[in-house]
Amino acid sequence: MTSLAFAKHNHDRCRTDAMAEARSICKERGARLTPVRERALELLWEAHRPLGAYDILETLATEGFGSQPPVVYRALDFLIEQGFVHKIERLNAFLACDCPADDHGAKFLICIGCERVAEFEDKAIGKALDKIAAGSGFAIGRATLEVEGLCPDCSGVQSGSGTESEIGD
Amino acid sequence: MTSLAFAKHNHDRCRTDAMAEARSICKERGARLTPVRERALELLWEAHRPLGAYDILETLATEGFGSQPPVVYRALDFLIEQGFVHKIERLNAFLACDCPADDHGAKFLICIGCERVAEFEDKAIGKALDKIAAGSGFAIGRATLEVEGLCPDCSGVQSGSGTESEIGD
DNA sequence: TGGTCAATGTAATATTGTAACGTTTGTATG
DNA sequence: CATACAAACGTTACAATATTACATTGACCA
Repeated sequence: MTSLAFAKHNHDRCRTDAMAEARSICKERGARLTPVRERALELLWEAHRPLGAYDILETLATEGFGSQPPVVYRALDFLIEQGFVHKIERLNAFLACDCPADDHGAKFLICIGCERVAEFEDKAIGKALDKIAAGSGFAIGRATLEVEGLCPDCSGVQSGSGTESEIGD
Repeated sequence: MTSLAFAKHNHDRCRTDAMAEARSICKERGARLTPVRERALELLWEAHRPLGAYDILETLATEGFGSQPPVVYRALDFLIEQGFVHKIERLNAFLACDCPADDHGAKFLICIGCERVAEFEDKAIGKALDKIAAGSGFAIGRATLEVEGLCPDCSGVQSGSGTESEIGD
């Protein structure tokens, strides 16, 4: 399942679908998707790219929600806990998740050309981690993989066309 | 799989070895391991665990170096660029690298029990990323993998069996 | 000897994130 | 309904992390 997000698609549709899914999941779980939380998630879907906490806060504040940092951080905590949003540590930013239904680690391709970010899934990496856990006695919780590079659209433009993966050897 | 850092070992030895290696690599490359840079790296090796930038700065300042944030951030930028240090995004902290000689992505096991961090290597993950690059047209640059969990010592301990076979550096 | 460029030092400020505490709201229960 | 309780919310204040801008120093070399 390779990086959908670098392909063209219908934002409007994926946003409304995602919001519906979030509501439905919350109902199932008995989790409360309150107005601030819902709006914060929606903002992330509208942007469809990573947003900083303070970006989200700014909009929330103009819409009648609280204007102080804890407002947005608490909403994000909830959304992350529910799996609707991931934090991209490298960017100090937050991105709505494509597939909140399955519990998964966050894996991203981050384009340093256009600053778009695509979430991806990869079974081989999951297996490799399981193997590490088994071999070392380390009990794995949450894992995040953040890969910086150039997306297909940008890798032609920039000079460095090399495809050396540094994470290997 | 080599998660050395969770095993007992001789800090003094790995620190002096690492410093010698750094000096030698810089000489080769014509890079200038100036006093601040060298001392910052040494502090990371003395700690042998992730340190915040301001932790390092505090010590540097007491030792006669500059006392303002850019002092430490510039030193860290250099050390990271040379591959001597990795940033652990999740912790906003910096850790000296075991094996600066080979250009590699940063992969960590982060114990949320004792807060120790081990860098590790894994070929399968590198291969998986190369595959993704090939399949998606994404040109991979730097990648970081940060795995949170519990180290053998903290995970409740059923480690009587032979998982502790590793000898430290 | 003077030019120049990297490295350093400092002040000021920006950005990101938390702690603490009181108020409101939803909900279950007598 | 009354009321007790916990979750969620809002705000103030502050902590932690990082950057911009600019002046100074020092090494190198034409």
